[in-house]
Amino acid sequence: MAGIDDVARAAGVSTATVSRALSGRGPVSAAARDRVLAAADRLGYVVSAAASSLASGRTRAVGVVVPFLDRWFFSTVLAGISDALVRQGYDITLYSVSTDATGRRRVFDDHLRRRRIDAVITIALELDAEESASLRGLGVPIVAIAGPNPLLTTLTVDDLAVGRLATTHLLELGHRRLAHIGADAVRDAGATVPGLRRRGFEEALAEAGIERALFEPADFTIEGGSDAADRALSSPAAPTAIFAASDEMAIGAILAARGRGLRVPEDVSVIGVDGHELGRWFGLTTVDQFARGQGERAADAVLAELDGAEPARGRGTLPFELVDRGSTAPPSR
Amino acid sequence: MAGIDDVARAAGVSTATVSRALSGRGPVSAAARDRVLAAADRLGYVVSAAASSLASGRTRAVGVVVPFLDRWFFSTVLAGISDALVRQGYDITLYSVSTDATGRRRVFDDHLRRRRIDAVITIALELDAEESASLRGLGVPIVAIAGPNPLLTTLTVDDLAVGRLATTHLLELGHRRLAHIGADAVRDAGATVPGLRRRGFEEALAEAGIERALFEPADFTIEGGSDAADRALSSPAAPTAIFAASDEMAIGAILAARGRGLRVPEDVSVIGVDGHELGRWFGLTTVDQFARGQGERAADAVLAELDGAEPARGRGTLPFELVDRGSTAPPSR
DNA sequence: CTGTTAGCGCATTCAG
DNA sequence: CTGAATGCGCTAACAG
Repeated sequence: MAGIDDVARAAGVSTATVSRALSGRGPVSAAARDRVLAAADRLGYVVSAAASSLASGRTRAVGVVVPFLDRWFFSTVLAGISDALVRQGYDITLYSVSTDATGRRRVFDDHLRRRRIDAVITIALELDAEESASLRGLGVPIVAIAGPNPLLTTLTVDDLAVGRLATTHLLELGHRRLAHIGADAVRDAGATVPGLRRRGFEEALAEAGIERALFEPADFTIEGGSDAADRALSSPAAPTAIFAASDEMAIGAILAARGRGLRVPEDVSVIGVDGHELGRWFGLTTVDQFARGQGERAADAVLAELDGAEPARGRGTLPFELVDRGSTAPPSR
Repeated sequence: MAGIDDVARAAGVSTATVSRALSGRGPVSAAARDRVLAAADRLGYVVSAAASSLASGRTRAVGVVVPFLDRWFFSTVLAGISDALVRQGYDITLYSVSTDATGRRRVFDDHLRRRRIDAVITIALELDAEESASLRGLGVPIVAIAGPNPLLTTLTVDDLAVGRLATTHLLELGHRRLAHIGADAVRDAGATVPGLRRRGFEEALAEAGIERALFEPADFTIEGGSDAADRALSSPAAPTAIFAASDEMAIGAILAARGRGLRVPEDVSVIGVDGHELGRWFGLTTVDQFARGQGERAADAVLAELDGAEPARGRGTLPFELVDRGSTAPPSR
């Protein structure tokens, strides 16, 4: 495999000039650059990541840390990140952190600390103080998508507002007996994404003077949503409307309702959050949060910081939007 | 950040011994190893990927090349790969190749050639001769999942048999007017995954003495499957059974059938391929191919090769299994 | 079993 | 604008 000195020889310049010409850093005459580029192309020369990184301190790679790979939201955000990063010649190094504590520590204490990446993007990760500190200790730009984290630069949807928007939509249709599927009151007590959506729900209800509502925790899967909706719908004071904190749970709720012989939205309204592509097929009304765009925004943000821009301190705000596809309507009871 | 010489000093040994103790390569006395491990732990030392890789030629990373990130099959296989690789301390570098020719070339000609990875796994990638050659030129183990490729070590389901299995299932139920949704006759003329499933369909029909069948190309999405099924079901000789080459298309077919007021399976049977988690909710009969397991198998295969095992020449075979969830039944017409 | 030595391939000084 | 020299941090011989 051709090395930088092969290129230097072929172009009749020194390795230093080859390096400058190929990286675009430092002055090179147009003539020299042309000869270098031609020689590099002819020889099929590609810079060695290890050597370049050892000498320069830069890696041209961004680490992306996710809790799940096989759920729609995460893979969609990841696709957005990938698009934006590849365009700029960056590689992606993927770190999937399970809930398993040991494996999780290994990612933060070992893998991420190998100096293999120039920046980190986290997706919907709930980090404890130690993990946040560990990330900061890397000394690279960090952008956290989804999940307000006081210790990091975040790029996040205002999930409190999302919860209020969805709930207000139901209230304006005239619903008074509502249920919320999502946050676990204990686990998500803090400012987690599920916790904020739940609080948005509660606040909107309080403002409307409604004191009672049903809460059913679920795990953000279709199955979890279905089970939770089943519990809610079998309660004595069954709700006329359900706000699920994700589209997958909302779809589960629709399926559960159908399974009980209830029509959506005539007998029960359902609204979700996400903008899952599947929602279209269920006529699901949702608060779209443009997952793919979130990934692109995050990638652009880290790239800007790598280009020397100031870190966007505090939190950047991501758009969201109510999309009415018909699964919500005025209550019939 | 602590370097290897800090650890060496703290442990009272040379850097060579630190390297040997930490990597497990080369002899080290138990006493020395213990002191090194303790010192490394205390100092929070983690080896620099670039320096280690430059000196050793190993990177402890595997490249994974995918055509899509945001489709169920790919993200599920990726999750399986990630699990298996992380357990062994390997990082994943992700390369998403679009259909865009320029971007695609960049991945093969630049990104993959930076010597950032010890091995490559490709998922359902249709490679032309040049791309295959480019991969082989990397000089690292390569495992291709899905997509028989005469030029590479592959790990693949026997998609011809999958096509025959699904089709035979329909024939045994008594269907005679069948439709297939999937391969494009021109694009997938070769030994592609869609092409093989289609040929399995054709062969099974031929053996049953059936000469005519409907073919509707589609793009492996729910929407594509729905449109294709719509076309098939509106043809003069509408089929009584549909074999879709993926579960997402099969779900689209079920939705299209429902949209036309047809019952599944009473009016039309539908069978898919994949084992998509969503299938359960549609009662979809399918040929499960255990996507997550495929990823794990592929990861294990490259790890074995990296451990010095002989490359499993030719093709490894992956399991598949008919799962009857009720969307197929004898024809009523 | 251990330490010494010599690079791995490139980016960056610093002179020129 | 260019080239020569230095070292990034670690691993792999080799000799002891």
